Amino acid sequence: MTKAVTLKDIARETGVHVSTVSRALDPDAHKSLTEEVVERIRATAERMGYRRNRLASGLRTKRTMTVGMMLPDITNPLFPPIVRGVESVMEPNGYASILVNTDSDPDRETKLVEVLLERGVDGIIDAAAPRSDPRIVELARQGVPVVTVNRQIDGSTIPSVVNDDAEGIRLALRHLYDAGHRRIAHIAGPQSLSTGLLRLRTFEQTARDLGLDLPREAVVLAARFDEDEGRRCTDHLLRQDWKFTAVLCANDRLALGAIDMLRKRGLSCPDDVSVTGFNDMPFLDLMPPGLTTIRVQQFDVGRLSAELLMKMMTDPKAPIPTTTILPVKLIERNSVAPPRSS
Amino acid sequence: MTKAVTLKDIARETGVHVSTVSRALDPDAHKSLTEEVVERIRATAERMGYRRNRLASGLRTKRTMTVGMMLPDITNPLFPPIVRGVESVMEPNGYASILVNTDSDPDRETKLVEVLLERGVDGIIDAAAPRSDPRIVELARQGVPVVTVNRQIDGSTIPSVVNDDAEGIRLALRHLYDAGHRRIAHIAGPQSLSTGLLRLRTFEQTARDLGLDLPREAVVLAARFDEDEGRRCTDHLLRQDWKFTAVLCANDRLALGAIDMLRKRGLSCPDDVSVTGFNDMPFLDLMPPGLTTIRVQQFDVGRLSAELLMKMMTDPKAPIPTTTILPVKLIERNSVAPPRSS
DNA sequence: CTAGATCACGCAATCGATTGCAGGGAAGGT
DNA sequence: ACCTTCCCTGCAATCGATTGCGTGATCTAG
Repeated sequence: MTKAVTLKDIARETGVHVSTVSRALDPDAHKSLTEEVVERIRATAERMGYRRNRLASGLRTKRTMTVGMMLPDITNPLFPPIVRGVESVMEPNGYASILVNTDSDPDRETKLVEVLLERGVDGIIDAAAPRSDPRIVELARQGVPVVTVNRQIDGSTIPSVVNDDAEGIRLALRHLYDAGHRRIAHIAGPQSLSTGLLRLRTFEQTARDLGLDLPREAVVLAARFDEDEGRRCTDHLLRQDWKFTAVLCANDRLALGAIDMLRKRGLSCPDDVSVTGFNDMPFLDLMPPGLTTIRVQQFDVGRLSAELLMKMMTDPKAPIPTTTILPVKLIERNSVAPPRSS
Repeated sequence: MTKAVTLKDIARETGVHVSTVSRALDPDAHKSLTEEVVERIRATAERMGYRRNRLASGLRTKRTMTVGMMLPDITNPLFPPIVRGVESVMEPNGYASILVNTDSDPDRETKLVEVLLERGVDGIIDAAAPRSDPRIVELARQGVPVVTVNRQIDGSTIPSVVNDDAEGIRLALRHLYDAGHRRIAHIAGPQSLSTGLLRLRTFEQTARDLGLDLPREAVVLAARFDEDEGRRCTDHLLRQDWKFTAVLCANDRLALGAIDMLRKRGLSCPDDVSVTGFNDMPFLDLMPPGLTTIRVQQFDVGRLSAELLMKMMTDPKAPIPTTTILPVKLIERNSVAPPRSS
């Protein structure tokens, strides 16, 4: 491997001191140099194929121009758009991102945070935070810029960018109500996540507001936001005495599992049971019957969280909003129909 | 932000020299120290919350324990499994990955390679390489460990891990043939990518082998591997005089677009036209009619490429296979049926 | 009992870039 | 002509960890 060109090489070549070269190549500092010297240095740097060593500069300046991004699992279609949203801000500003997948495992999370800190990331975008996450809270307390995405940590003041989960649930539930449904079940997400909790709370509150008198059995808690749990919970609902005409699912993947289980049990969506999801994940529009769901703006969630993080990293005392909420939208497809018996 | 604990701090605390601390904390070097000293140092390091500064150690050792990963676009469902496959090898070995999206734009690619090199990545996994990519070839020539994934660069000896594209196309085409189809169209992928080219070549060769006498119009070239192009190419095919009973698509997204366009034109898949895809991307099984496709092992492709890269990074003169080909499998669903008129 | 070997650890240079401080020279003022 | 004031650039320390080399101490053997 040909050894890299360093400032020293350029200094030798141009006959100036290495510090002068450093200044010439730093847009903020080269105003204190002669235009002619700057130009000469820039030219030879270019000619010699100089590439700044960010390890060395980071060691000196304590800034690596690198951020960490924590996700539960990049194979979950919900997250790639967030990643691109973050990148859309970071990359033009010269930042690169180290990506890690926690698999929602606290031990992995601990280890991966360490991986990021060892590499001196300037900040962390955390899309994998559970409601209780002392590690991250402590990190933020120590002054590491952190923004949580999609989720919030209980009782912390870590800035977060989230979707309007409450409004989304209200839209979905009212939509089902307006279609004539009164016996509506809810497959709730993991209560260890702020999204799971808030969506359930809002479901219950909205049901009361609508005057629905739902029994305890109307709600099933999923252990994870995935198809398997959607299937399991649906199966559970179907085995109960209480009959329902619609299921409001806490996210799309639960909904896909629900529809699948309904089909397996010989029931049709939407003819027998209406189903709604949450997130409007990519490619969802391609799969019949077409899931009625709540569209969230994942790219923008990523973008905004990156903008916040940028502010925090560059100006530690800039005022940062604690919570940024993005609007959601009801997307009507064909998984909702009037109840059969109405 | 509390300042980080350094070797010097531990040295002061334990009363030994900083170099001794360094050795005590290095599993490879602490055999030359007293067991007692090592233990004492380890303990205080632990107690003081020491965290190695990878910038400093990387500056000295020229190894950052970080690799770069180049993708066209992480929102393409094909890539997240590769990322996880790579991570499954890298993370246990102490490596972190910097992820970049090229959007298949050569300028972006150039810039992003620079981003990676500035940060001193120890190697690069390139899942975004076009057939002609002088930059990457030059990099590899200079001794940077590089592995291409899914794709190969023309005439280069850069190690690559790919799927058995040729076999996949043969399986798909024979499957259509066996179902009775003789008038089979092909929506080919971009010819600037090794996958697009190889799949087309194999389609043509296999068609000849089967004795199919397909006209030129049977093949349409897509500019990108996406739904829009699938729709456009299908529309193009439908407007021609030559009639077909099946379309073999170079990947799933083209196939999804094809099916969508058929529907828009009042044709049904598979009743009027059979369609096959390639890749078997995630969630595909959930969307009716169920796309018959070729399953590739993306996670394993990622895993194997990471293992190769690991070898290249740790032992520069280890023998590395130039090409590693993973087997593929035909997945039959419901997008293929006998031709209507047969 | 001593010479040579072995062992455990310290010393100091080094990686490449940044930056506060200082100094030399030119320009300007009187 | 001399002094002040900038202006431009050089000097050297610094960031934190690694590592070849050296040294004093302990040990072994003759």
